[in-house]
Amino acid sequence: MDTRKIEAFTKVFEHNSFSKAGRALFLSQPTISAHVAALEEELGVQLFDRIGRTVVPTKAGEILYHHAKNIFESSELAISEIRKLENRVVGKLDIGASTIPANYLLPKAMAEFYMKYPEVTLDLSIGDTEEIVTMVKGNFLMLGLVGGLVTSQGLIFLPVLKDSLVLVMAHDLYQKYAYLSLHDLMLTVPWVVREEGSGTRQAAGTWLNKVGLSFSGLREAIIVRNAGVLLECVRLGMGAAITSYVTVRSEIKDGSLVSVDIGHNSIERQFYIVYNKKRTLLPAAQKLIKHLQHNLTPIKI
Amino acid sequence: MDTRKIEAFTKVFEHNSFSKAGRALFLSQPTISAHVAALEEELGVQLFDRIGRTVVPTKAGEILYHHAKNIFESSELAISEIRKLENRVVGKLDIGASTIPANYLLPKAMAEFYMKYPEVTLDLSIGDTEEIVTMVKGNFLMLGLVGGLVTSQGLIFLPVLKDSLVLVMAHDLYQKYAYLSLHDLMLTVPWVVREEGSGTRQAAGTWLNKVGLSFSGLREAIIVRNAGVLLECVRLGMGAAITSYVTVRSEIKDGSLVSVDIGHNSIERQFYIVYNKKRTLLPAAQKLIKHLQHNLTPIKI
DNA sequence: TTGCTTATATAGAAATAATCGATAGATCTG
DNA sequence: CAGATCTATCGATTATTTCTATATAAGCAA
Repeated sequence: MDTRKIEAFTKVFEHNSFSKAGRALFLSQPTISAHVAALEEELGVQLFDRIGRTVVPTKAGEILYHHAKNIFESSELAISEIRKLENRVVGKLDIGASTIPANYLLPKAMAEFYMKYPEVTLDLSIGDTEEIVTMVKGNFLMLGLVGGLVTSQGLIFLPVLKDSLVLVMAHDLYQKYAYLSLHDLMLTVPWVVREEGSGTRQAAGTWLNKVGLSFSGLREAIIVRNAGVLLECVRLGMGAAITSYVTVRSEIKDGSLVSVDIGHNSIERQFYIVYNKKRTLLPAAQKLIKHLQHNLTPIKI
Repeated sequence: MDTRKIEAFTKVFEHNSFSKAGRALFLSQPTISAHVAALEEELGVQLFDRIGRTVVPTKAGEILYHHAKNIFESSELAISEIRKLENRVVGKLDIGASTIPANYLLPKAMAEFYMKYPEVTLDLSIGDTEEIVTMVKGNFLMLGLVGGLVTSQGLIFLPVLKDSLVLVMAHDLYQKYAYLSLHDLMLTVPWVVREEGSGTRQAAGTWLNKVGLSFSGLREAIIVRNAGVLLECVRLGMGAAITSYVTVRSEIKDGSLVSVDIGHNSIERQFYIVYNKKRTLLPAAQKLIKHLQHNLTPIKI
């Protein structure tokens, strides 16, 4: 059931003639004969009755013709859809983001992007930085927006925005330790921390190193896998935490949480767009990267 | 967009691997690479991103895969439908019949055939013998049932049944010429005759020759192209006619028409099944021929 | 890091298939 | 019946497919 053969067959069917089919396909008549004969051999049935110099399709020929039309239609559809894809910003885009970007950065940016390119569907997965990077690396996601850098060959990390982290505690807890210096406070209080693999933890760890500490030197009361759960634990007074300012903005303003003054060593971390260097980026993906680079608005403080 | 190439592409897509695709198709890995490369060249897009040793389809690859599935499905559908056709009595059968058989022979036979083979659809065209034979010859009809023999190479005429013709006149008209001998009557009365090409006319002509006459020696008052119209003309007294007994049976019985006694030279004609010697006969057509040969019941007199 | 293994890509040779021109055989046309 | 036109067949030529061998790259384990 080779394409060339089916093409020859189809033309014979349409012209009721082997030689006309040959002329139509710029092939010799013997070639057409051979192709049709091969098909007949392969299917074990006659496709045309050769009645003198006229050619009449058999029932089997009619059936084959009907399906041959479908075959060519499928090919043409495939070609035209691929052609369309090349220049248009369309399709489903599997993207991923770690907790903070997914909750505080992406919603607005995605809404704007959707207004600009309504033919693109974004499918957003949420996980911690490490999980998202692994999924990008494994080609399950086309793009990721994460809060930390992960050394991994073949991945490109585009810095897009900076974020401020704060050290927060429940008001009551803070009262208990208020007499201590910042350094002693941190060594004494129980901590609510994010899991390994979290961008927030990574950034917090970097800052701790800068002030001469590390996670291993702290009392980790509880490890949580999510910024929301972390907030709840801090609010309940289980311990102190380092987290993105935006996640605790309203609690700081209403006084239920205290943002501990950490002096001049501000805690900052970078967000990155991450994608696989060798994967072909659709126009849609390219546009999304540009959109995020230009339209991710810093979180208001 | 060759079948082999699309097959190779499809298997790569399904295995996410060129070498596994090769093993699945009993081809070498370089062959698969070449096929996919050729497709990519032809379409002008990349179908897979080769990321190290892992293979990830691009959007274009996904689109092509979807349509490739349709292509293979069409091929398989065509093959299975053709296979089914080989042994089953199914399908549409274009048949034709001249006036008398279509009206007086076929209805009962077709009803019986339908009971036996409900998957066969009969599409009956009606014309005079010559028209039907021409359509069979031109492959517009698979089978014909006609009331006369037409010399034509490549056609097979199977005799199936004999029919009796009668010479009829309106009662009033007959009274007018009753004093004449049969021979003189025929030379004197106006005639209602069928057109050239009619099996009835052909049979009538043969009989006329036998009794030493011919159509050219008769007064042809009107030529009609249909047995029903002929009957109407005779009934209105326009002239005598030679026609199939069945078409005038009730009129003879109720006395409105007179069947003229033609002595011992009875007018008979043969019905034939006619088909193209070289056309492939479907099982359905073969069964229909057999059915007609065995189940066409003579018209009761 | 350094091999070891497993992928895909590439090049050249061998096998297979497609195609053609010439021609035979059949059939329609005038 | 002769000439034109059609399909089938044959042998030769040209393209394509496919292979083996090898290069190149990437993951994996020590």
